[in-house]
Amino acid sequence: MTEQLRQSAEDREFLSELHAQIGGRLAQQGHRYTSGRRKLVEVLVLSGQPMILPDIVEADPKLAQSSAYRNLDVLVRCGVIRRINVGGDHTYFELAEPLLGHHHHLICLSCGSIEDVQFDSEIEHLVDKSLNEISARTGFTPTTHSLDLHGHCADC
Amino acid sequence: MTEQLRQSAEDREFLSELHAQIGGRLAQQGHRYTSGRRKLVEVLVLSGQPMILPDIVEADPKLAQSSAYRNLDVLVRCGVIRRINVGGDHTYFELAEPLLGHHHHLICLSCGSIEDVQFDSEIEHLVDKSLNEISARTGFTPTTHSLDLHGHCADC
DNA sequence: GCAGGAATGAGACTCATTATCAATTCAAGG
DNA sequence: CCTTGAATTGATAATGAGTCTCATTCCTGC
Repeated sequence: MTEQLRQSAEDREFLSELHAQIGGRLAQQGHRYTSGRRKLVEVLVLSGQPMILPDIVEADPKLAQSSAYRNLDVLVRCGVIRRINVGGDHTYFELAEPLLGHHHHLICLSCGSIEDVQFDSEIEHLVDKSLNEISARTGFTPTTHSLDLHGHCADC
Repeated sequence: MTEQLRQSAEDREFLSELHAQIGGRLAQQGHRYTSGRRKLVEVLVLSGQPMILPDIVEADPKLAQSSAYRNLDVLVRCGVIRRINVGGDHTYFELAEPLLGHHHHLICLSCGSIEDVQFDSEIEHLVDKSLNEISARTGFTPTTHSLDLHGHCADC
């Protein structure tokens, strides 16, 4: 069995677990996990980075724009997908943290691309600790934090 | 001299220094520091927190919407004002970091308000250090970072 | 003062996103 | 394997934040 095939089998397993998990979440809220919604998830998984809507429908032209927007919204409300606002014309979408893990973004000011990065857990822990101090001090109750880098990617 | 008056005198001095600094920046790029632009800056200073455009023009109804948007853009391009995107309908504006100092945001998911907070310098230093490591590892050249808390403010 | 570029403001315009609605699909019973 | 009601779809219309246009006004240097 080649590395290529092994990888592909793992991917398939990952995808089907993901679909099962998402299907459950949707069912919980009285929604169906239709093929259009499944496609949205798959496009985002395959891309591996946040995407804007025009790129999503280009990646799978069977997706109708209005349905894509509507379904992204459903998936966002069910906690499956997350919106990212970086101030271009379009909103970015990616899998939500419960599915993709906690991570941060490298946002390129030249080409507008967004890449995911993980910080090591030591840093993440320190950040969490100081954020808790801030919360205690201000009465603010945090649910999550965002820590993004703005600059120029390796290609720009 | 009452505390009130002293405070007010300090504020006046702060404002006039700020105006001088901003005027210089604008002149450098061949722009004038007109009364409309001055008003925008003053509204933001007085507010003390990021504002969206409807609130800005409400705070000083002499400001025309189109001119306000245009001038905010000029001020952003000159590094005087910063845009903040948190994914409501509107973009938020605040004084840029060189004028306001490096800080972060408490973003309320209920009422949409944004409040500024400073982290202590130890944390800030740790964050910087880890961000530099990330940059070295990925080839990304950062110009700045944003670290914001999303949650619910003391009032909500 | 005056000439020429910069700035203004009212309104038209763009375009990402959302709402509408008739047609279609689906799941659960019977 | 029919039916029925609710969920979903997709084409299209509508919304609205932000931008552009352009005639007019304001500055600033000469």
